[in-house]
Amino acid sequence: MANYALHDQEKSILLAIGLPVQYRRGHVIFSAGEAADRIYLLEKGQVKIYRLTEDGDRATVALRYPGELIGLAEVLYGGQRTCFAQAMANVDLVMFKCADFLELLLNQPELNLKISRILGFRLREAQDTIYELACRYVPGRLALLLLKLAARCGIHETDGIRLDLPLTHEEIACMVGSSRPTITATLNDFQKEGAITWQGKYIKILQTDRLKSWI
Amino acid sequence: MANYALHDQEKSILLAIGLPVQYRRGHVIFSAGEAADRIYLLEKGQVKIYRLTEDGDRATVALRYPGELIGLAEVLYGGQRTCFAQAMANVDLVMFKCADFLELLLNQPELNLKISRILGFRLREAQDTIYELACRYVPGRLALLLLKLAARCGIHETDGIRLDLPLTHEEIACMVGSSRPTITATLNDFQKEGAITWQGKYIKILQTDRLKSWI
DNA sequence: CTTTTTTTGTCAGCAAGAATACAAAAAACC
DNA sequence: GGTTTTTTGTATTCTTGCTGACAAAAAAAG
Repeated sequence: MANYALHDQEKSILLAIGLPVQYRRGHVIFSAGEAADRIYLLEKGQVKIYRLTEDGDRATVALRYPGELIGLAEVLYGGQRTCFAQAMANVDLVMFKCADFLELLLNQPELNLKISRILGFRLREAQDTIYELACRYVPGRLALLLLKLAARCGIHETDGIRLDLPLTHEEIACMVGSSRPTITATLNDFQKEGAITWQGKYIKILQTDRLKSWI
Repeated sequence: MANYALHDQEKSILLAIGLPVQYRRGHVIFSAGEAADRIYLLEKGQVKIYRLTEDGDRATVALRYPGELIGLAEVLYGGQRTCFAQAMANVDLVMFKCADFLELLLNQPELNLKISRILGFRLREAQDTIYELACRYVPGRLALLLLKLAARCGIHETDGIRLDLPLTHEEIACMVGSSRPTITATLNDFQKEGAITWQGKYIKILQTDRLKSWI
């Protein structure tokens, strides 16, 4: 099983000490500057982690999917949040106090090691992104994003893979370090080639190899 | 004390099971595709972690300093290396077998938690970099790099802070996602302003605030 | 159903910086 | 000390893609 999400068994240990909460798409779960005293287990929906400059520039630095912990790094490191977490869809979460979580880790070596593995995986993902931003053009980065999303939240249908999360072009631009008009144009290029299509905010990948040829 | 390097006490636990090795500047410690069966403690010098595309494009995704572990994420995650590690200066390392290291973690809850903290810190650093690549121009990214290097390997002298690692413009370009000629030009701009100077491959920061004004 | 807000399509102008090329300088090597 | 290799300085050309602006379309709100 995957190295990025918790098993049911691991989740059950956590669920015993947590409090369930629900939020709607767009809700900001935590903000930069706040104390990092809580940690969340995401049960349903997706959450984006982003940063802001003083002048309003925004970059999404990570996405979290069901089974993943949110706010992990800062709770371990201590101190303040450095980023924002926002619900990309309607989400179900379970909230824990930081202190309870850390105590649990000290008493559960296997869980502790799993947390290290998850962080290692996330670090690798982040380094992938750095490398893409440094070495690839926007169409390549966009194609890579869509393929990654397909792997993490794609629903296989007869004619392709439907991404099970709502996305605006503005949101996508923040994920690939581009501008909204460029994303609109590039998605339309992909569509003209028959690589993708969409209904509302939901993109469907029709031809994976066509998409890969843009990388 | 810092959350990114090991304490002497933590190091001594590791040193007992490791093998010392030395390499010269430029030596490639491990390469993408190799089995991730070893882990290193860096004792002296700096190491860069980078990725390569098939077409030779290169991006440095992280730097490691004395007291830090190298090859950590992949050892935890398992499988193959996804990146290259190369000595930026003459380095002293201590090498361990992956299996020994993992066993140690399971038996030392405090050390295990420390590893999680280190990874959390690295993840945050990587997300900083993503955000900089997405939102800042080359001069801003270069200024930020120099300031970060000053904090991690700067030697305070009467007229400024000397960076204690040799850097070519090509190397810097790979760290900030730019091209060599652009780095040469930007460094010269910084120097004309009196913000920095250099002797050979060693840069010295003369006026931190001048540099910050480029961010 | 109508109004308001958000999102998307599109275009023209412009700026950042990549690619390329070549000479000068510095460093490494013999 | 001389030769080779690496690194740096610099200019020119050319691309990518950002900015800003505005209309059309879609979605949300009333």
